[in-house]
This record gives sequence, C-alpha cells and structure tokens, in this order.
Amino acid sequence: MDNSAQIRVAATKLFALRGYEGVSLQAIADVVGVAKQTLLYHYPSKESLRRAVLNNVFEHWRRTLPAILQAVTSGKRRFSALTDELVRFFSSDRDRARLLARELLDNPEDMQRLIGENLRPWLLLLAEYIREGQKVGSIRADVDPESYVLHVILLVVANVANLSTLSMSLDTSGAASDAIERRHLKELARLARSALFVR
Amino acid sequence: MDNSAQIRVAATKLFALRGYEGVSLQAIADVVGVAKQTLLYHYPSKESLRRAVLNNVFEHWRRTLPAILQAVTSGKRRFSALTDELVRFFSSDRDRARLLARELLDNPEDMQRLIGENLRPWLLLLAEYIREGQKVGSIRADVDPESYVLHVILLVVANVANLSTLSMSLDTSGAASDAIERRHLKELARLARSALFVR
DNA sequence: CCTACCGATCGGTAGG
DNA sequence: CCTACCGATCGGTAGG
Repeated sequence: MDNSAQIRVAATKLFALRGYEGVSLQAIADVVGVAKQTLLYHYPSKESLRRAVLNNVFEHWRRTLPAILQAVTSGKRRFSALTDELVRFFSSDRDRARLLARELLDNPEDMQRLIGENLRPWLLLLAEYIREGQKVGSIRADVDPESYVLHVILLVVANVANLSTLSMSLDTSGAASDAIERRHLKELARLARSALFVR
Repeated sequence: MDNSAQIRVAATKLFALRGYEGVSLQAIADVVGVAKQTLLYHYPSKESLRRAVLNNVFEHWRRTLPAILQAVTSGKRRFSALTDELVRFFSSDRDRARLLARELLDNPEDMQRLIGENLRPWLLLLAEYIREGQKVGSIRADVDPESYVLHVILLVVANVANLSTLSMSLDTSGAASDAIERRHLKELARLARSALFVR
C-alpha cells in the first residue's frame, strides 16, 4: 500500500472517530509517519482528502451492491436477507457507518448527490419489488416502499455507527458486549422483517 | 433572556449545525453580538459550554418525559402513541435531534452517562409494559423489549436529524418537501407500530 | 517527498 | 468586595 492509500485509510479512521473538523492534517500525518506536507503533496487540500475518503466508501458500496441485490431478489428468503446484508456490509467496517452518519450531518449537499447517484436507483428498484410483493399479497399493503427502504438503511447505519455506545445502555446483566451487540442487531432484523411481511 | 441563556441558545444551534469542533467561540459570540470574552465569563471554557448545551437538552427531555409516558400508558391508543410523541418531541426542535446524533458520535462517554441517567430507567419501564403486552398476547412474542425501544428512539433521532437530506433523496415527483417529510415520518410510525403489535 | 515558513485564527487569560 | 463585561493580547497551532 503506497503512502497515498495509507493516508486515505488513516484519514478515514480519524474522520470516522473524531469528525472532519476534529482532525488536523498533522494528526493524520503523525499516524502515517510522514510530514504534514507529504500529505498535502498527495491531496492538495484537506477538503480533497475528505472527498477521496468519501468516494472510497461509496466505491466499496458500489462493488458490494450486486451481492446485496442478489440476496434480495433470488432464493426463497428474499427480502429477509436485505437487512442481514446491509448489517454485514456496515459491520465489516464500522468506520464506514460512522463516516456516513457524520457526513450526513456535516456535509448534507455532497451526501445528497452521492445518495442520488449511488443509492437512489437501487432504492427505486427495491421499492418496485415491494410493490410486486404487495400485489401478490406477501407484503403488507400499508408499507410505503421507498420510505421503508430508506428507514431500514438509516436504522442500520445509525445502529452500527453507535453500536458500542448503545449496547452499553442496553446491558442489564454483565453480559459480554459483543453478545449484547448481536442481540440488538437481531432485533433490528426482526423489526425490519415484521414491519414488511404479511404474517 | 439574559446573555448567558442567549449564548447557550446560539451555541446549541451552531453545534447542531456544524458540530462542536466546527464552531469557534468567536462565531458564537458574533451571533449573540458580544465579545468572545463575555462568553468566557459566563462559561469558563468551550467544554463547559458544551456541557451546558447538552444538559439543557436533557433538561427539556426530563420535563417532557412525563407527557410521553402518559401517552403510552393510558388511554386506548397506548403504545401507538409512543413513536408519535417521540417524533413530536424531536420535531419541535430539530437541533435537539441533530445535537444528540452528533454527541453520540463525538462524545460517547458523556452520552453513555446521560443515557444511563435520563433514558435507561424509562427504557426499562417501557420494556416492562411490552412484556405485559406479550403476556396478554397483544404484543408479538418475538419482540426484544429493551432493544425495540432503543431502535425506535434511534430511528426517530436519526430521521429527524437528517430529515431534509433524506426527504430530498425520496422525492420522485416535485412534491413539496414538507409533504415528503410527513410521508416519511408516517412510514416511521407505521414501521414501529406494525413491528410491535399482533395483527 | 521534506524544510522552512506564511497569514489567520484557535481557545483562553491579562489588567482595568 | 461583587457582577457583568471590554479591548488587547497571550502561547500555540490551524491549513496551505
């Protein structure tokens, strides 16, 4: 991995942890072990580094999208697998979810464009599948297809981004934190599933 | 309203919009129309201002909590009103939701404590009501009570915090943005309700 | 990729 | 001795 990629990876982690404004170029350079000016050689400004980080996250998304779509449209589990696949994608690297949750708040204009380009076509396609399910009676008639899909995605992003904080608040006994996290994500999947299908 | 309160109100708005690290004391002082040093007279440090802002949000929460609990535990609509009340509380001042969404990411330790003190007792109480509903058969047996309540709260906070960004991504026709927002919040309420009750 | 810097602004404190 | 501020400036660090 060359320095350019190392810088991007370090920036992703730090931006996800402390936010764009909370991270100095010097802090990123220190982690990588280069001078701050080396960083500015690869990325001419802090803002260009932000965009590289964000583009990289959506690039992962585009590469993973086909697998997620396939899980939803083929086989017998169909839509039940949607939430599982989303949870898998974001859980495999929680910084992705944290970064997106932050950028939604910090950078709504850029995110609106990126959502429009990377999420919207897929969201409309899933909504169409839901409408078909409603016609044949397998999916509840009162579901708002586009809105439902958006809620499930936001719920997954928000939960994964804040999973350790939330699971602490859930703990009643002294259960292992990853067991509580699994329990919470399981209820997420149940919630999404049972709000969609006719019993 | 004295200067101390004006500063807190301005800081709340700016922290919600751009985040703690993204707002300088000078920027807050400029909005209020005082010198930065006046701000530091009322709040000895930026960190103390953050805590005052956060405490104020949770103070509102504590004052509103009884009304929300009453909506849930009395009358015939019972739990259906929970989401409505939560949406009402956060929608009445979106900066509240934005601030909480940010602090969950920026300041997880403080938020864990504040959730533990202000949310947890209430969450356990609601979970108990859900368990009673499960006994009498009105609420689905597979609901995880504590986890469910946490999901609903997080879903409301995340949606209200990002409502304008999300509604833009939902828009298919040229519908008015507040109509799209209402539609999206209506589906949120339906999702929460239909995942809880036996049909 | 680094050394040597800049205009400006950061959070916080001085005396009055 | 107090509350409620001010203009000026502190030592450091920001992005570039």
